[in-house]
Amino acid sequence: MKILIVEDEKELRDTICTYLENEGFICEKTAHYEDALEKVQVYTYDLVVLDITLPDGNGLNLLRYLKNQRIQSGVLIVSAKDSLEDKLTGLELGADDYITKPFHLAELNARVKSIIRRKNFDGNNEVIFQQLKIDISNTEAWVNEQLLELTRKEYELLIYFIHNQNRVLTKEAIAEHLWGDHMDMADSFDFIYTHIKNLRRKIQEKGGDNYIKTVYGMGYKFAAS
Amino acid sequence: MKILIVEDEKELRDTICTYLENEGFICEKTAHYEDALEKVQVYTYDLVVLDITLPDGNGLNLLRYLKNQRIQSGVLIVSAKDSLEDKLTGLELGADDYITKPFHLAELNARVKSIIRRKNFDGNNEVIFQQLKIDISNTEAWVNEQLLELTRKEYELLIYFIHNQNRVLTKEAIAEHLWGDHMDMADSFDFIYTHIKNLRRKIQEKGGDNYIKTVYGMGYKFAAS
DNA sequence: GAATTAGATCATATTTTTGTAACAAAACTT
DNA sequence: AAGTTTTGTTACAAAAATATGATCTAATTC
Repeated sequence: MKILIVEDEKELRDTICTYLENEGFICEKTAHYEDALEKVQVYTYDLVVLDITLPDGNGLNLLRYLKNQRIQSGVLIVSAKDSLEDKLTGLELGADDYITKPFHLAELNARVKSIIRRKNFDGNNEVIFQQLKIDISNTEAWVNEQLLELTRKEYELLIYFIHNQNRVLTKEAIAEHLWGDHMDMADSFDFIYTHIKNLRRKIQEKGGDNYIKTVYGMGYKFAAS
Repeated sequence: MKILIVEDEKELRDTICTYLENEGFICEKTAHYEDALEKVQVYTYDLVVLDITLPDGNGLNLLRYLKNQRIQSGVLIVSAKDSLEDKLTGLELGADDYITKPFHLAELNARVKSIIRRKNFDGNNEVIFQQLKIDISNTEAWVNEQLLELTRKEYELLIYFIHNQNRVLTKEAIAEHLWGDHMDMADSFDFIYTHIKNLRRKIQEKGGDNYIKTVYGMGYKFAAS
């Protein structure tokens, strides 16, 4: 699960980031509206933690952009003002939840998890792709009615593929999505090779096809055989 | 993808170049305004990384030239000054993005990719030419609804042709565009012959026409039969 | 704190792409 | 038509990318 934190107060930004990373999320952060806008265009986030008052723009505009572009990320608005007006505007625009500063990290965490849970339950919590069935609310994957015992990285990799069927995903994009900016790319993609290999093996062990196609020189594409 | 780096500080220029080449781009670099002006007249770049302050001129003039000539290259402006004025001028003139020194290479990289993606997504990310369909965002080419399994060089060659329909491309220009200065030309064009042949074969295998016409003594022209 | 597991790293194999060279065919020249 | 140059074809070698299996480390569980 990948989260973008948009918050201009450095200390708060870093605290939130560290906290959520300890919870197992992959986080990226920025202080600027323009930067956030760029990031949501380029990458896919499961959730955006969004401060309204930013030095170079209004967070609500980012929310508008997300909704206009039909980008599926959840949005948790953070605001200093307890203005009822702002709150209403935010929720009307389609934010998933609203929290007022100051707040306890535990509460932020609870709301983040609640949004993600809600989004997953949203109507269909099962995704089916050929022989594969993914039960998102239980973070479980099945092949031919047999449970796959996937590790967290493997599961996230599979979800990322499922969400991007028939599209070529570069190794850079995959690394970015599963590990965030942190990892020093360029040096090696060994970790990707290894996880791809293990995921393929586990799927095929249960009689599944090899849905993960290698696109030489680019990356991988998840598609029916 | 071919990038021209216009930057007068040698160290920075070389660092950027090496970094982007590792990302798979073909790069050329220069420190001088006049030299850059010459290059954009002669060659086709997908992107120009452009420093504003150059020893023999202002980078913004190069930007003006590109826009006046309707040259399609993307432009990423690099500037030491964080002057709002410069930034506005640059963006008003039609630059795609702006980055202020000092910066992290990763950020430069993100912006470069973002520009290229935006340009490709621009309305239509599919290019159609007769029986050929090219899905630029997936770097895939199709003939009569059948996927062509092209290698990277073959794909780049095809894209170069598609972007220069009905124009005679000399072997020198092709070599220049696909391999940059690096390759020792003059000795032989065997590698071009080979790639042309393989690309023709793959297109024709799927029932496509031979769009790549040989222009004896000159090079090749991509055109309908 | 020992045992287990996930995840990263490394060395090594395998596969795919790319470049080269030698030769054949075709196109121009005279 | 013979000779010259350019282009096409093929097979192969070099290089690059990917896959695999083993090992190591850090985290988690018991």
